[in-house]
Amino acid sequence: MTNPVRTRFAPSPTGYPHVGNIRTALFAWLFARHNGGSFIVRIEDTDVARTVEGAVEAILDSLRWLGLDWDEGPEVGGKYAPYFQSQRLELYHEAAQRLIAHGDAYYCYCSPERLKEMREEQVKHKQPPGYDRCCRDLGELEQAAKESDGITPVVRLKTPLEGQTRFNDLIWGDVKFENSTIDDLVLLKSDGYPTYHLANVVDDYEMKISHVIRGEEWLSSTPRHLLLYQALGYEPPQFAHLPTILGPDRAKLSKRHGAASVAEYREQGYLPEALLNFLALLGWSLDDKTEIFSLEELIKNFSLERVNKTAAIFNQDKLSWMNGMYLRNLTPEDFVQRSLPFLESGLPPQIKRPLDINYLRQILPLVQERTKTLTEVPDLIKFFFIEESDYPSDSLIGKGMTRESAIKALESARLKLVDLAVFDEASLESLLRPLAVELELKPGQLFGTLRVAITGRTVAPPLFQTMIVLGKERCLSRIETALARLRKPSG
RNA sequence: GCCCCCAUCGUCUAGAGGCCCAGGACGGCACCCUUUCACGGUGUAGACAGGGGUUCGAAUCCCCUUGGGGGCACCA
Repeated sequence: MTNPVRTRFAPSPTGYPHVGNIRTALFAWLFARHNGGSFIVRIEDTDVARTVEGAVEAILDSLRWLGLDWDEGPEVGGKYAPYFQSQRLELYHEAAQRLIAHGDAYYCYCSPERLKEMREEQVKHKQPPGYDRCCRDLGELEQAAKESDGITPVVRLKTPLEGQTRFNDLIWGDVKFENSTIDDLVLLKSDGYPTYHLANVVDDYEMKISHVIRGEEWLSSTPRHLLLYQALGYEPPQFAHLPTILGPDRAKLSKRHGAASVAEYREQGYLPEALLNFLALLGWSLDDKTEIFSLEELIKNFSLERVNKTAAIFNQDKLSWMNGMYLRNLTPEDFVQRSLPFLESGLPPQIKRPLDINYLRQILPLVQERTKTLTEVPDLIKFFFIEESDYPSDSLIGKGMTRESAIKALESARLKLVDLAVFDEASLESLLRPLAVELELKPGQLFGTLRVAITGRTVAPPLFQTMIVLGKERCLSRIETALARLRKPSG
């Protein structure tokens, strides 16, 4: 009786997906792929009031960007369509009716106000808050009276008053709860929509989900779900609850922690493969040393047995390091292609668009190993397009140098460069290094002055390569600009 | 308040009784490479929350304390 592995990602469109949600999606996806099973996306849009416009698209976009493809779900359909819960309401009503008919559920006429007061009262008396089962044993006459008052009831599960519910979580092991601590949860709301609990159980059953992989926040409602499976006569799936991802303040990661949404990481210049790799390591590990995994390796090695139970703090520094690793491993052409959108939007508008791709192909290899995120690229290469002469002219004067020696250095360099026939690295090397000796400067001093003159910065890619890409004319003109600035005493 | 759960360097983690005076990675620091920065290399500081057991032997098993997380909605 080896059922095919079927996992699902069941987001609710109440906001944009953040890395915590996506980590859950990733693990469910990896588990399905590892076992040759199916990955299903199901939209849990049962909270009409909280639904956010565009959230479904944002969720799907994030999944697509990361390459987490789904076998069934929105846009692709599938055998168990539809994959939006708002389109499956009959199913939930049917289930609720069946439960009522069997005496496993009942109508509750309590008003939200009464429930609220009740809860406040309970908290005040240091009692655990929970429904007091006021309507659990209403007679037909009482029900009829309430109906005629025009109250639309909700449906609640008749939770067993005693006994315990236990299950074996694939990650947490044996978990058990006293039924007496579980109150009668609402299954069907008065607006006709099901609660998460009902919809989730019905759909996971209907869609033949074999493994429910979800966040730890669901662990304590799992017994309720199990009770529901039981009452409905369904064979429950296996459960695996993933540890929480925390923000730097140790609270559950949320919007408050800055860039928590996947879209924002994308905008910040992180590569999907880096984010995926990083996320995979939040709660899972292969061994004591492997850190960088391709998607294939991840699929091949992933297992729930190696998922741990401790909540993890999202460590952006490490993500950035990892992103740098991935960036450096890109082919030069790939790096160009990935940088392009960031350059189009990040480079100053006065630079002609579309950007000269061949020029970029010369420039970008010079900064590839120096970037951690793609958003840094425009600033790193801006000077290749624009002469930035707003640097402090003192920065032309290196350590142990004077204004005069800097002028002399630039002047001599300019003279030598003018006559240089071949403008390549070897020529520059054999021209400028001896020049330093001649000027009684350390190579670093001469190169530093030239670097500022040519790039406008003290930190830049290697000087000779930069000069070659810029070309002789632009180098000479920038040196002249620098000389002019040095000669003007105002600085 | 009640229920459930967790606990190794600042952070992510390896460790399933002796291989551990605890290994790797990010970050920190130092040095090397070097025309700046970065990359790379080398080294270094840095943890088994505390207390009791069990055992010849405990980071690993049990109990308590402490700390932390999650849940307790007509939200998911």
